[in-house]
This record gives sequence, structure tokens and C-alpha cells, in this order.
Amino acid sequence: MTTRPLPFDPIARAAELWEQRVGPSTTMAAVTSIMRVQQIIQSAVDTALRPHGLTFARYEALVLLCFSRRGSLPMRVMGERLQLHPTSVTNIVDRLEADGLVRRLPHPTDRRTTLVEITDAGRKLRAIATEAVTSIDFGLRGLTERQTRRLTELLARVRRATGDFG
Amino acid sequence: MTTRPLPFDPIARAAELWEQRVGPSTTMAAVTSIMRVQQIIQSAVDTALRPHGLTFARYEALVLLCFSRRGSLPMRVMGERLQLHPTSVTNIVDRLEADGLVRRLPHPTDRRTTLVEITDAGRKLRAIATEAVTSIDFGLRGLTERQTRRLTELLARVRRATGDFG
DNA sequence: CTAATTTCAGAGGAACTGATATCG
DNA sequence: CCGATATCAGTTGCTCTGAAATTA
Repeated sequence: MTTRPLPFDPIARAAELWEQRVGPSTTMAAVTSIMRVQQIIQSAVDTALRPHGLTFARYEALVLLCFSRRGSLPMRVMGERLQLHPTSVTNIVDRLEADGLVRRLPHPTDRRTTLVEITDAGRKLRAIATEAVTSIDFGLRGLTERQTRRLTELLARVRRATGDFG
Repeated sequence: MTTRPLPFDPIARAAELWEQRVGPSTTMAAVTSIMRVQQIIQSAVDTALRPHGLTFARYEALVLLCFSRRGSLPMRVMGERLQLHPTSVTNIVDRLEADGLVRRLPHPTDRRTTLVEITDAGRKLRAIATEAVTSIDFGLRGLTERQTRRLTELLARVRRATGDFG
């Protein structure tokens, strides 16, 4: 968030030099691109959510709960779906609960686990925040519908190959 | 880094629910995929670099300097190329300098700017670290050469459309 | 004077480790 | 006893804001 755009593609230039000095640059270019686009998206989405007191991580948690069958999930399951460390789940739920967007409930049968339930205020804010992020296309621009699908598909291959699921 | 892989694709499932309840899910699925793959790559790369006392950000800075014409660049240019906040550049250079991998030099003509020059130790570690990250394919698996290029190309469209360069 | 470059102090959000209490 | 769940304390790394000092 510092400087004006460069007149050239810095990743393409780095790839050229890499090719000359190190070797094949295909993987390096793709990885650098992913890191950069993630940064762009994170920044755009966080900017859109900040007026509503949310970060992307907290927004994702809200969406997950909102879409769940009963509007509630165990902490552990939330961490599983969102790929978060248990302590990160605690942290995120703490903040959402402090804002009255979720509440902790005891699990009816397993007293080790605590359920997190979305509140009415949480559902309302989820809808407002969704409007905010979709109105900027989540910061993802420049792709056709078809290209966007292709991107998702390629990334799914990576996720599967790295043991993310399946 | 907590749990075993899910038996299903959590992003595909979230996209289904999004489609039912919110609307078109194409963009949301792509964005979530990028965030997740970035997380996978970051984790893999940082794990590979940790034994050498580097993070990905510091490694990138080392590569940038190593490939530069004179082995040195102004702080501002580093921030521009690596898309880092000025204070982040200061932070990263501080750590690299503390480890003897770079050194600060006064700019010969502009006394406002300070040059950062890679040291011999820095060049040596760059080579070792490159071996470490390439040996794990930067954490990027499951794609053919052709698919990897396609991924880079799609991401470049996004970067260009969001004003990253061009 | 304005503008650019870097640094510093401080804050926030995220991720991790290790330890602990509770419970199945 | 073992393993799972959640929390707590503390650390690290990165990013940002706002302010300052220096110089073009």
C-alpha cells in the first residue's frame, strides 16, 4: 500500500533473472504470483470489512456458522473447516463474542466441547458484510467467469496434492 | 497445521451453500482457494527456510539483491519491487544486517537514501536457501508445467487489473 | 517552501509453542 | 492411563499509522 504501480511486471522480470542464474522459473513465478495476489485480495477485503468491525478471518467464521445446519458448530469443527489453529479459533470466537455476533454454548452431550452459535446480530452483519465484499468482487478483478473457474480448478489440484483434502 | 485432511473439499462445499443462499459463487470460490493455497505455500516455504534462519520475506529480499546489477539497491526500490511497506523494509533489512547477510551503505549522490548491499555470506546463504525451497517445489505440487504457467498467467491478469503494474 | 527517504514508537491481527484443566 | 477439547500465557513476524529527522 505504498507506491504507485511499476511500469513492468516485477514477477516476470524476476523470473527472467532466475532463469538465467538459477534454473527453471515456472514454479517460482507461480508461487510469487500467488503470494502477491493473496496480498492484494487480503488488503481489498479487509478494507471493505473494516467499517463493519470485521477481518476476513472473522467474516469467514461468521459465514461458516451462518450456513451450518443449526447455526452452531463446535470450536474444533470450525478450526477444521477454516484451517485454523485451535488457539486462533479461540481468539476469533473471543472477538466475535465480544461484539455479540456469536455466543458460546455448552455441548449437550460432550462436556469437553463448546458450541459456537451465531446470533441474530451476527446474521445481520454477515449479510451486510457480504454485500461489502461482493460489491468489490472480493478484490478479484480482470478474469472472466470461465477464467475464474479455471483458476479455482488449478488451485484445487494443488490443495489436493498437498493433502488439504481428499 | 492442526488436523488431518478432510474427506471432502471444504471450498467446494462452501461454494454450494453460497450458491443456494447468496448467489453466484465463482468469485468467492476462487478467492478462498487463493487464500488457502497461499497458506499452504507459506507454511511449506517457511518450514524449509527456518533451519537457515530465514523467512520467505527475507529470502525474497536476499534474492532481489543477489540478482541486482551491483548487488545493492536503495531501500525504496526494494520496497517497490517486493511490494513492502517502508517500515517493513527497514524491519527486514535490520534482521538481515544483524545476521551479516547484507550491509547498509550511504548512497554516493543522494544522501537521503541508503543502499543495501548483499554480503558474501548473504550470497552463500541465498544459494543454500534456494536449494532448500526448490527441493520442495516451493510447496507447489500437483500441477504440470503447462498448468503452472497457466496459473501464473491468470494471476498476472488479476495483478494487472488491480493496478499492481502496467 | 514542498517533496522524498528512512527511521522510530506503538498498535493490531495472525500464527505458533507449551502448559493446563476438563472430560470421554 | 490415554487421548481429545479448549483455554491461557508468551513469543514471533508482519503490517500499518503517525511522527520525526534528514536531505533534494
